[in-house]
Amino acid sequence: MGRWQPGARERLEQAALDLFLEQGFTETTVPQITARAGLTTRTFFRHFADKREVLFAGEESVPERVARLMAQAPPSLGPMELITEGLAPAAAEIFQGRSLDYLLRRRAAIDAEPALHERELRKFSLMSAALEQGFRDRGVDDLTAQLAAEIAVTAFRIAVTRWLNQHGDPDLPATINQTLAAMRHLTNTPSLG
Amino acid sequence: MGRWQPGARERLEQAALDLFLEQGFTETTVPQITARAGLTTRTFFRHFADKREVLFAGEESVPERVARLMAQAPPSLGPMELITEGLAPAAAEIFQGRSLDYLLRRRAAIDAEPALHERELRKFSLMSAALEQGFRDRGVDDLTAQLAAEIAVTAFRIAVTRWLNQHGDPDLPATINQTLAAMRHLTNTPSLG
DNA sequence: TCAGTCATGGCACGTCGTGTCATCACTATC
DNA sequence: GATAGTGATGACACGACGTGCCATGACTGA
Repeated sequence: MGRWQPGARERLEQAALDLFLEQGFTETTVPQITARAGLTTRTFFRHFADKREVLFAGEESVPERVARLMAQAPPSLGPMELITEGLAPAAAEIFQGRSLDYLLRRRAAIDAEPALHERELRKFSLMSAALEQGFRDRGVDDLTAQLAAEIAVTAFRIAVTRWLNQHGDPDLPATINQTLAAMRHLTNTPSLG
Repeated sequence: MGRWQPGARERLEQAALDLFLEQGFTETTVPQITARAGLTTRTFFRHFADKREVLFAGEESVPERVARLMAQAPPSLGPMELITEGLAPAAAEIFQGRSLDYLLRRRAAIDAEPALHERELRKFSLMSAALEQGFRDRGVDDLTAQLAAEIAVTAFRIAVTRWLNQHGDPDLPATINQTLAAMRHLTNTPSLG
């Protein structure tokens, strides 16, 4: 495990987020982060592929967890049923271990920097690809699989945004279900307006 | 207009796309691009904010065109009606002036490079933001506006992908309408599966 | 005690992107 | 036709990013 001072990775994440919020992402240099964490620049890039990744550590496993959850679901469920019944509980476990305060601070940093926003979009794109493959593995045709995956991720993304805007007040599963209900209402009402 | 040799911007775009396809985005340096275009490195960054932008020039105007089109639509149309009736014709004019061959080559370059894929996602995010604001300006509530905007962009994005995969065979408006129909079918069928 | 392993430090280097100033072609005005 | 202005380009220096390579030092196991 950790030799020297343990928790180097966590110290880097903490220092980076603090500095991003204090002076901005662009204005923060990697040497500044490593100095605050008591390490060197070379070590930073051994833990994170680039400066942005320090805010996205640990999220590489999400796609494979998505695939596992979908494989465990009853095969009788259609894609839309799977979304409406499985999305909320599955989403809840994604943020386990991260405090609401951390999530809010992290989101403030991301919102302030287009480069980080792009990385966030890539995360959702990877989630969508995993969902799409999961649907195909359940026998769903290509177009429907892609549509269902994109719809699920869109609902998830909007719900997380709303949930954080409300400081976590209605919990995430409830917010997701509200969002899905609003989406159903929007697409099912022949002439909304 | 253009002094010296006119069309510097176009020469840079052409040289960059060729080189990206020949040897990859990362392996292509800016001096290589400018050498082929007969210019210098400094000039490249006067035309494009960074190395990726050379493939996304001219798309900054899309959001404002979206806003203009939405403002011109009959106020009686609800958000979902506006999407199903207005998305296909509006989308057709976005690619005007670009040959199908160019679009296919450009997409091959983007698909091969995650950094370019991220930039592509940002483009759609900006389109969605413009649509969302347009819906709000028409009196739609925040959540519905966001949902409608994301759904429209998702349908547009999937349709464009399918359209290019089929080398433009059914034209883009037809592909969009097919995609929207599939989405309606997916979300409106109570138990699909 | 000794060898192996692994995170870290240190250094050099290529590329990206920017700030700054000089240059040169074209244009307008007198 | 001479002259000043405008705008795109060239040239140079520089800081930051990210990587390759090798050295070091602490911990583990025999």
